Amino acid sequence: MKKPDKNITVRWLARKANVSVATVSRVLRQPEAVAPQTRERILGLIEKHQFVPDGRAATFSSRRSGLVGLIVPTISNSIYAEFTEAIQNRLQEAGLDLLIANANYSSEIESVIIRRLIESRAEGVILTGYKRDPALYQLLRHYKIPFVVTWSTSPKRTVPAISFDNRAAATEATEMLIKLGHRRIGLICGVTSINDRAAQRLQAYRDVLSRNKIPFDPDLVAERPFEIEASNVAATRLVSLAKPPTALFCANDIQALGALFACQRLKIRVPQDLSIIGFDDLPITRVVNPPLSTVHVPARRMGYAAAEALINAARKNLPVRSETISTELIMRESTRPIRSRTP
Amino acid sequence: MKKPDKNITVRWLARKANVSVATVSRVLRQPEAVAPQTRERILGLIEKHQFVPDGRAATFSSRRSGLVGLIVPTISNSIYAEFTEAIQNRLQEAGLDLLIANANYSSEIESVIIRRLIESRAEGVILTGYKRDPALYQLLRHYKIPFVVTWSTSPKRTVPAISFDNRAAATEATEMLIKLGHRRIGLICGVTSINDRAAQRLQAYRDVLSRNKIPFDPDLVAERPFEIEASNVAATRLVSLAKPPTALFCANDIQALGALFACQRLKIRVPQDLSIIGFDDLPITRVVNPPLSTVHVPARRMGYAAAEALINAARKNLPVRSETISTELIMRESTRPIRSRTP
DNA sequence: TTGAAAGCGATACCAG
DNA sequence: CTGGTATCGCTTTCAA
Repeated sequence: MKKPDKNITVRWLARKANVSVATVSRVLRQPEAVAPQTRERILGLIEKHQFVPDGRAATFSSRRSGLVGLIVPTISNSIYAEFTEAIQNRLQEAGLDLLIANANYSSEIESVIIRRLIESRAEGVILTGYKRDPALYQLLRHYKIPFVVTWSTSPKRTVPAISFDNRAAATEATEMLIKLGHRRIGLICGVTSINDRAAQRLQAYRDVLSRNKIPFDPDLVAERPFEIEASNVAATRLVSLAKPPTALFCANDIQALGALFACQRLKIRVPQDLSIIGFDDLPITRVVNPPLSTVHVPARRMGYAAAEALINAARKNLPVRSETISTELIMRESTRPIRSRTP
Repeated sequence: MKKPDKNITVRWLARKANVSVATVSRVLRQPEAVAPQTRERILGLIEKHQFVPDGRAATFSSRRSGLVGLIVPTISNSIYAEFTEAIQNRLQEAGLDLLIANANYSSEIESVIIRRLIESRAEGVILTGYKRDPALYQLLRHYKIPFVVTWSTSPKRTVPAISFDNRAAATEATEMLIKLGHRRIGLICGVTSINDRAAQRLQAYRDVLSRNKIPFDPDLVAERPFEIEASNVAATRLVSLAKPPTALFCANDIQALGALFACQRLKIRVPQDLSIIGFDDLPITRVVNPPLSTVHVPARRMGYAAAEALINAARKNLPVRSETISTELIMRESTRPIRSRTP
């Protein structure tokens, strides 16, 4: 049965232009391989009928999806925006599309997303954090989809990671606080059970304390989701303790801001009464008062490098290699030595 | 030629299980239509070989991509994160996937994205802002892809918009400032040439001034990109004017924060010396000091409604209808009557 | 409940 | 430079 389907397709155009589908396909993919005259004629038709080829059919028959998937745990933290942007820029140069997916800190959602990415035969996947069901890594490998972990180093060579070192960075920050004379140091971080970056930073904090013979006090630690209000509340509790901390390490800037604002409300002076160090180096940390000391995270470089690695894997079949990118502790005005505490 | 291809496909599985490809496809799509025994056998094979069907082929032959595209102008403003989340949640219930794309305030990028969405035969598209090349709307219509404009109302019935009214909201905020006795009112907003929401808010501001016989002073207006540092600089200039404003309307909260921090740095008291009203009602506005008066934008409801409309369009073939969602001016502590200006 | 076969829309190889 | 055609992997009638 010949249904005179109205759908515009290469076949339809070919008939209309009195050429073969192959020729139409060519003007789409390699126009220079078609005689100018025929090319123009077909281009005219395409223009006239607003023809947009079916990408699914195209990618399907060419065996390349041209797609790279990125899974972030949240899109509301703008540090991931910078990261994403860098990836997108690099990918675009290589003619690859980026599919941004938000796992919302849920491993269930994440595995659904990974499955979807495999279904769409992505040519690469960028993951956030290392900790997840190993079966997922295996699935990716099984489908020969290059992947790379970011925002966390990886203990296994089979799982390449392009990232900075959370432990090293958090260690540096905590040690700085100790170097400034603080012994009673609070910590606010993400929920470690669903966030291995937070867990690593917490671990680093504990290790530094222990190395400095400072007993670990669970009262000084708050694991909170990344809403600024949650850390605001947590910080309020911390500074209202009978023996409040003299310094606070916040494993990300949003939480550091929440803490800072809590102090302002309670008339606790930062840094005179409490030193605060954040993590991420968001633009806002530079303009808030006082400007926040923080750990600069190389989100852009990390994104760029991850994209680069996947491009090489997808196009040149190169293996993805782990890479560690350095962070930098940036001391601004929210920290000071404990000795000068009294004004 | 029979290439013993290693790719796992329904055909391969069918052979392996001694059934037809149709049956394998059925256990994938409607398992209940297959005899339990055969079903289990095939499910076993699928499990064993980690089979993930090729989604492109699937969507391609079933003529439904199951995809809805969302184009936001930036992902670094977390107001879009809330919006996106709401969309995602609603879509998920309907079994549709969301493809998030970042146009980065560029109309060129946006049209490329729209083209890509058409190529992938998205079943719906959610756009941000109304102003764009009409040809794009036409293209979408031509491919019978339902779409909806958000974050801006639409003057045309052919372009449905599910949004709040930027003018009305900005009018309310500006009028409130006037009601508080302010006559010298500054404005910081986005770059109106690439952001029609900002343009509408600026226009509302001008209209209110004019209605109140307050001359428009270009020196009091700053159009800036959404980086907090840019508004920080702009606000610094505004408040350093020979005749500084007594109130400032910021067309979004990020810029309001930039302004607030500028004031703090310059020891200009908010609200005693300067009243500030923001726009968006980000969570941070509730914890900053002073808590920021702002216009609450119904990002979640808007996202939910937009998703809903597209679902109905895609699945039930219902036309997308325009809808206006109300905003709410929330007065907190960054504003006060001008009369009580002197402490 | 199952199977055979006809697409879906483009690509790409191989001739001519 | 152009055309014919097999193919990609799955879904979907239509019969059996």
